[in-house]
Amino acid sequence: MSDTLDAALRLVRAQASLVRRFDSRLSGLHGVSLADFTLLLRLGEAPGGRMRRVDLAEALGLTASGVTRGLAPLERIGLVTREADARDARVAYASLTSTGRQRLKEMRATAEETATEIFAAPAWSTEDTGLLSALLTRLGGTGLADR
Amino acid sequence: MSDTLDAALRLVRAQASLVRRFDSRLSGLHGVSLADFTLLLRLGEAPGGRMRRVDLAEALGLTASGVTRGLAPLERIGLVTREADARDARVAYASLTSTGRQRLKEMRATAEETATEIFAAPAWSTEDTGLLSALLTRLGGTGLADR
DNA sequence: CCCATAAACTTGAGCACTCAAGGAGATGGC
DNA sequence: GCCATCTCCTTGAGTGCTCAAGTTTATGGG
Repeated sequence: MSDTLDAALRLVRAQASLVRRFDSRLSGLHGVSLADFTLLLRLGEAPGGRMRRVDLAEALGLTASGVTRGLAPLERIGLVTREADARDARVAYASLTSTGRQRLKEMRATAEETATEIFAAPAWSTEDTGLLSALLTRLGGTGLADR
Repeated sequence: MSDTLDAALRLVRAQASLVRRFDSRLSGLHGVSLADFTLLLRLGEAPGGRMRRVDLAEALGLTASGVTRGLAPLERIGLVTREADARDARVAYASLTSTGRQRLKEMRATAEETATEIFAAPAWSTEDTGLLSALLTRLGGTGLADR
């Protein structure tokens, strides 16, 4: 098998393993999936903890449809609310509630803890994870334009 | 954000992008998904092109259920057949048909081509992809035991 | 030989995403 | 000011996986 195909398939496998570990920890402690967490995390980085659904989709590499469906349960459990735009009646903002902001902080702690365990010494040095990160960045994955 | 969490999230993003590119090429040219292809590829590596479903699941990092569901359409289109074991009536082998073997060869060519494009120079040197591969291997992803 | 336990597989329900279609509102050319 | 076109978002249908439960067959201890 070509080395590049091998690398690609390894990447797929590694991700599946990684997602399972995060999902297990996050859902056990906070009742959310990794996908939920990344959504909340992105929202947390936005000014005012608030974004248009379209921009959220773009930022997460999802379709608008995926965002609508992902947001629904988070609204239901009160971590996010829907807000209207005064100027444009088409847009529906997703906005972190104060509960959401608090819970996100806790989730973030367990996510960082999990990541630290996964990339634990002695197998992983700081340089290694930095290198991996840099290589992965080169692989893109910003936007949906990879089809 | 911690560097390790950052690396983990980048990995997830990179994989999503990668899967989309493979899916698009493979389904366009051969009517199969990347998941279908990896299943067939694994089967192709087995002696006789034939494996027990349980072992296939283990090798792919899926549940037995996932394998059952993944094989169904491949049997339907004649790439794989179901074979019984003479000794143990519980087991149902999945076996590549000769059509399957032929088609797999073609799929493999386009998969390698796609991988080559993704890891194309000048951004990617041979050392880079080897390094990435090595780092990903360290991340495991063999088996389902990561939960 | 019989039964308890275990292994291989399938199936129903659920989840998280996709695409395609559609509704509602904004915008620009005329 | 109107209408074609575009944007934002939601919804129905479909896909590909999961877990939990169930069926069938094998195995080993008494």
